[in-house]
This record gives sequence, structure tokens and C-alpha cells, in this order.
Amino acid sequence: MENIKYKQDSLELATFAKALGHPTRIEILKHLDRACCFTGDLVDVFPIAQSTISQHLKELKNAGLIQGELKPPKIKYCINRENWEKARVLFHEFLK
Amino acid sequence: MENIKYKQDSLELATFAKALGHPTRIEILKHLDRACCFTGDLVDVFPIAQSTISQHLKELKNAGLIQGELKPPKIKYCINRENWEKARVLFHEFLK
DNA sequence: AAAACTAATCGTAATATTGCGATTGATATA
DNA sequence: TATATCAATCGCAATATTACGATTAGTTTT
Repeated sequence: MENIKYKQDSLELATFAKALGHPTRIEILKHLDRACCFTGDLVDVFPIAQSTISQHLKELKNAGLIQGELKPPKIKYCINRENWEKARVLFHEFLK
Repeated sequence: MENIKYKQDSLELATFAKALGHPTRIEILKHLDRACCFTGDLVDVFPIAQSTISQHLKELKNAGLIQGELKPPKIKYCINRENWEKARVLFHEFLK
């Protein structure tokens, strides 16, 4: 997958899509889209382990869809609006 | 993942997103969006094995994004417009 | 300084994905 | 009928994903 030359747009779209490719991450994003929240809030909402939530957050962060702001001793997660818009445009262009 | 109760929309969106989560599948879909084509056409375009192309087509078909029409001895693949529209609406609602 | 709290990371296991070459099955042509 | 063509499937290997409990790291509070 790394040795093939893909178009930049295809790569970015696939990266966003991959991050969206799990229902837990979709629902995490729906939560964050309504309001920023702490990891603990999500752990209370979903019936899965804290470490698993943390992994999903890490993937969403790596894809650029969310960002974490330190509010010691917690971390407040929010949608990364800049990349959210980027994703919106890419999906819109692709699916039109 | 199967024993958790997800919202139907989240599941459908994640299924579409997962299918879009690979750059080769994105580019296959871009091709098909321009015009239906045969497996062989795609094999000529991408520097990957025929069996691998076939697997990607299978995943796109399982996700409902494409469909195959028998034109012996070939198979003509096209975008499944009904589900494409479904995906368009789901992504649009989600990313708005 | 010690205890409590939050969230990331580690280690592990089970499963899924990605990719290949080889084979198979189905249809068309010689 | 034999052969050629096309595309799916098989078998395999390497890697990635998903999930968990346990541990760690960083802050805060006592």
C-alpha cells in the first residue's frame, strides 16, 4: 500500500474514511459534534473499556478529526473543525 | 463489536466508511463513477495483482457501493447508484 | 510527601485486512 | 471437444485492528 503512487486526494479521503470505519468512532464523533467532552464522559456512555476508548480517540486524533486540550487532570476532546471541513469537502466532492 | 448496540445510522455509515478506507478502493470508485468497466480494465490501470483487485471489488460489492452485471465472459461493474445516494446522504448529514 | 484521579500506554490474544501466486469455474471460440 | 479467456476463490504470509486488564505517567488534592 505504501509503494503504490496514489493521488493525494484519494489518500486523504481513504485516511478519513478509515478513521470513520468503526461504529464506536462514529458515535464518539457524534458526541463530540454536539459538544466537546472528556475521555471519562465517553467511558461512561459506551460499554467498552477505558483503554479501548483511548485507542479509538488516538486513531481519530491521528486522522486529524479531533484534538485534545489539556484541562488537568482531564483532557477535553473536540472536533478539529479545520479537518472536519476538509473531510466534508472531500466526501462531498467524491460522492456528488 | 457485534455485541454492542449501535445506532443503525452509525452502523451503516461505518460500513460505507470502512469500504472507502483504502486508497485503491477510492480510485476504483472514481473510475467507476466516470464509467462502468470490467475487472480487466482495472487490472490494467493498477499495478496490483488481479486477485487483489478482485478482493477490493468484493468488499465494495459487500458494502453495496458497486454491483456487477454479467457480460460473458466478462463482468461489468458499475456504481450502485441507490446505495451511493444513501452514502451521500449519510455522510452529508454526518459531516454537516 | 502521600493518596487519588485521569488518561495514555503496554502486553497480549483473537480476528481482520492486504497482498500474492496458483487454481478453479464458467463462458466463449477454434 | 479442446482451448483460450476472464474473474472468483483458495491457500498462504505479513501486518493491522480491536479489545481487554494491568501498569504507568502526570496532575491534583489531602
